[in-house]
Amino acid sequence: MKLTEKQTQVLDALQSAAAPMSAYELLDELREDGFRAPPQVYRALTKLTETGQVHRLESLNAFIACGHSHCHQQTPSVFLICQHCKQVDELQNDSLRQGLAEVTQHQSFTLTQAVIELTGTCEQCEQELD
Amino acid sequence: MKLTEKQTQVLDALQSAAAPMSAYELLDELREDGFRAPPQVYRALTKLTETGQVHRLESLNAFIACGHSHCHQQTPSVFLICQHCKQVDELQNDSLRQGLAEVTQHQSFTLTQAVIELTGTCEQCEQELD
DNA sequence: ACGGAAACGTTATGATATAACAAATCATTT
DNA sequence: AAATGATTTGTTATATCATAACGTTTCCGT
Repeated sequence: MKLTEKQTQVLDALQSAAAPMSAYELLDELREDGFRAPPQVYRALTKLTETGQVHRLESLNAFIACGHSHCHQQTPSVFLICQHCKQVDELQNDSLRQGLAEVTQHQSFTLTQAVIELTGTCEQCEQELD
Repeated sequence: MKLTEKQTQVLDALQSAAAPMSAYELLDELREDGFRAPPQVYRALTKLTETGQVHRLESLNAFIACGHSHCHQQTPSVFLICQHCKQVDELQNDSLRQGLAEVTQHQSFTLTQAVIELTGTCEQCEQELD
């Protein structure tokens, strides 16, 4: 799917970012590139999120570029969010996916969207806490 | 742990609610009981959330009373959120807990908080979609 | 070139959450 | 009971996050 100019700018900004960015952080960063108002950012984010190229982190109200070159969100991702360095690790795990399937099947629940966000301390930051 | 008057009022309101409530919905409902401003609600919610008597649903920006008479959040809960009837099912699942442990151990990640929120359609609403 | 769909620019506003500080209340020690 | 320190409360103001609405422009298949 082809991206528009604005969508590309937002995606690029997120891909260059070291940490998740809020919509307003994106807006500030992209002002020099012609962004003027929140809807411009939110519209791009909506599209990018729909296509799975960007993920929204619900527990941060922030956004990150997808860690997988082309994640069409077949399988829900797990996000490991470090409180200290703000880095986010996106991964997929079979036991977890299995557990999800078990829960939804047992409750006859039709899954639309899964949010799995784990907040804590990453290995490196844990070591530096000496 | 003993609750203050305000905390009790907020907890009662959430326990009587059929669905998750936002802080401002709580404020509106509790105005007749003397609540006047957002901080009064948020302060109570913070305490109740810390003690595990209330859970915050990140994907709804809303709050629910804990489903377990005394959930000291030893084990992270999974929330099944029905988009149609707004009902939320709070449960705990071993495979899922197992998957979490696997992920965090494998990444040497020290877990502080787990958010697991599944949005979709509950069994009853699925049936009524005929 | 035409016409419909999608994207864009802009203004305004809604919804969620917290900072800051003074006043009141509570619990404990004296 | 008075003194004291910690917690809770009341209040105002403001920060932060997100979308409605509407007119204009751009894109793209026919």
